[in-house]
Amino acid sequence: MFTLSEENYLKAIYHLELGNDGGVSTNAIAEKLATKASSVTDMIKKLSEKEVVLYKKYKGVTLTVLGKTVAASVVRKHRLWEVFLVEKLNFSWHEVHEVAEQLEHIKSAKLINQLDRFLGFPTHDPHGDPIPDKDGNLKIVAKSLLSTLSKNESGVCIGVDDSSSEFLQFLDKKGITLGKKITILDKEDFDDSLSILIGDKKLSISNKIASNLYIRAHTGQ
Amino acid sequence: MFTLSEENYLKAIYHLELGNDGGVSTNAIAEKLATKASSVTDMIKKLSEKEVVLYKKYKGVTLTVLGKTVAASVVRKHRLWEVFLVEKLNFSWHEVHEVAEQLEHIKSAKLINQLDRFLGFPTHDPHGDPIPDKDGNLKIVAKSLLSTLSKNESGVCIGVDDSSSEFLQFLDKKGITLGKKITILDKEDFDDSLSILIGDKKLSISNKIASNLYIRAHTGQ
DNA sequence: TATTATATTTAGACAAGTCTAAAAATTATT
DNA sequence: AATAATTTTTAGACTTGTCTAAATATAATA
Repeated sequence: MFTLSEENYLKAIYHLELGNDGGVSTNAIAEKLATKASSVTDMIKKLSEKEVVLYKKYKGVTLTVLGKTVAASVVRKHRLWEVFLVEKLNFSWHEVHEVAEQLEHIKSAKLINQLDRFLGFPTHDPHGDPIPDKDGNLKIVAKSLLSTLSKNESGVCIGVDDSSSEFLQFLDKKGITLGKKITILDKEDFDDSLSILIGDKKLSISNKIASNLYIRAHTGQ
Repeated sequence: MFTLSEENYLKAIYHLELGNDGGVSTNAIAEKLATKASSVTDMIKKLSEKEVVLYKKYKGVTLTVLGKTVAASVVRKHRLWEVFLVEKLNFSWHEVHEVAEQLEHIKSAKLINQLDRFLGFPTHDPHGDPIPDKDGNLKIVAKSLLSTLSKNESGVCIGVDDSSSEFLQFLDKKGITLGKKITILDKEDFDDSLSILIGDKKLSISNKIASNLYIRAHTGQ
């Protein structure tokens, strides 16, 4: 069994590994968890003893198969709870993270299996991130950043890269939600801003915004 | 804000106060929380500093108004989650306590208010215990132990005193559930066992069982 | 390669919550 | 009322997870 703190470290390493291949650095973990490098070293030793990470001094850290399973289960719980909050309790997508951070640590296999069923076995959370299955596997859907599409290309908005509350509330204000079709009407060379068509509305968005929106791309039309 | 441990102490004192009037003893708290008296003394000092309990050395402890509010909110969360688990996730009433012990510590006003609405503002948990409202008040329904009814009296089963998993599973086996009408057919002087009619079934139950079942009594019939 | 900069680890300290064992206060009993 | 039994508190220790500051290792640069 793992403590709340151990679970948070495993989750952080899990997310960092998805970005980097190879070992995750002490400092990267410290930054992600808003803690100090020395604390990370301490915890890594404990996790190494518990055989959920591989650790060589000064060489960074990697999850073992067991570690990956534990981390994926925490992520699974986090994302299922997020779906619950949005679908059943009328939370907005920018309100769910904080609460899910707490709920993800509740220990009960039956709870999470029944929750999964109750929600209709969802595959993605409210931000478009995939929900790991019981075995920790996740279906990766091919996706591109909106900023990589060319003029006249279009696709369906299926996720966000930055899921900060601020960004999500900005999207709400602009009427940009998951599932909507977006078409690039024009690209501005000067600042890489985009003119897009979303639903029946024309919008101008900065490159920063476009670099945080994922599109299931399908060329043409 | 209160820690998990502080919340558990407040809840324990809250429950103990409902039984006893007057101060709650250190040992009583220790027993309820399966901890040592010395630990209780330590924690009581902390709670006293935080002004949620009144404490005089060797004289036991009482909740302040603030303390009662905090405790009631934890109990409210516990019981709402129990309803959720039974009504929405198909848990049996004997399976919910453990999980609710964890869920009761999740901090989010919106979560609990929305959960309350989602469940249709229930007034009682799956064991028949009242759910405190937002202000910590609870509606006490007059109830009697089944063992206090006389021959030919009847009433509706509305709660259990002992809500241990073993007892609840025993009731399941016998088909005794909340909401069912029970009539005393006969009382045995020798061992105080009862012959009862529940639904259309005749059962013989021991006095121990009858002393753990609550009835909303209405004489006659 | 020598030196500087950065990253990581170690050593020692601290707070929260718990424990054991001993001391002190209260309550019960003769 | 004196003594015994029980309850409660204190003192000191331990674990978990964290921190700061110093030491060491690795990487970058001249």
